[in-house]
Amino acid sequence: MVNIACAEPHTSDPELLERIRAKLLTGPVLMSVAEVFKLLGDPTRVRMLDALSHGERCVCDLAALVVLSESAVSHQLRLLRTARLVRVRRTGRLAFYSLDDHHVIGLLQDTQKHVMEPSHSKRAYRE
Amino acid sequence: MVNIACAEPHTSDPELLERIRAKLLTGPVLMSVAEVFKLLGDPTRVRMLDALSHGERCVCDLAALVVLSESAVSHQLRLLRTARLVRVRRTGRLAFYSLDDHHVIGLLQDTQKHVMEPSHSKRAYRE
DNA sequence: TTGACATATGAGTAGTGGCTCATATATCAA
DNA sequence: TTGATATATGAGCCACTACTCATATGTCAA
Repeated sequence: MVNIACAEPHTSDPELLERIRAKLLTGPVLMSVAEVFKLLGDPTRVRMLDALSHGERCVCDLAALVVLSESAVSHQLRLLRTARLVRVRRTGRLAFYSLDDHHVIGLLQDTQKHVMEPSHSKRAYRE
Repeated sequence: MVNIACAEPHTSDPELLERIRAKLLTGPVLMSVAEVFKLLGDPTRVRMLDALSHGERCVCDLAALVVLSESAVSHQLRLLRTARLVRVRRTGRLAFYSLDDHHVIGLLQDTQKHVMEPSHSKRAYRE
């Protein structure tokens, strides 16, 4: 057990660090930002949101689209609903889900473009 | 155990679903997109990347900025390095990390703006 | 060389996450 | 009402994750 040094940062100006720290994301905003990204950080949910970008779908069709059980889809929809990324419209026994936050589609498209850039081809996304 | 219905989607035109499915993200691109978001889906890493957006930092200073042990920071840096979101420059016993993928800062800023919009104030980010 | 330091990393652990299964609720048709 | 259907959800399971602790590696100063 070592590593007790560096308590006093030495490499840079402590005041510079203090100025930077003052600018960093903190509190609820930080948590919300991370929360949105966490929801986008799962292939199943990415596929669900991707599917919903083509229009509203009932749970049944959505499950067929992403090839997953309706139960699993329903569980994920609850998370997305709680975070207000999707919304429900109920008619009879059907529940039609649609995007409630179209901003996330922008994020998905941006990142998709970025990930498909040639500079990324050396990267991890091999089969 | 029920829910064996819906195998044949009935609500919509099956051909429509097929056409949509053909457009959905799949395979390595899907996985890479989710991977990037997963890395952004943690408050600690968001803070680290946020800090690095102000310039390169050694592990020691970075740990001081995000108020975390150097070991924890080093572990997280390895993940970010593997995904090529950050890069290292070593001089002597110091390791200076900097952003390797400035695109993620755009994502962070976009999402931060979005999360701070009034339409979001009814949302989850309470203390 | 020796010891202090900066960083990296394996092992271990507590907590989380995404699924399945079973079941509950609600709607519709007969 | 009864049974079939569409969705929602709690419980439980396994995999994963973010940390701590201990240790390893490499650098610098004395």
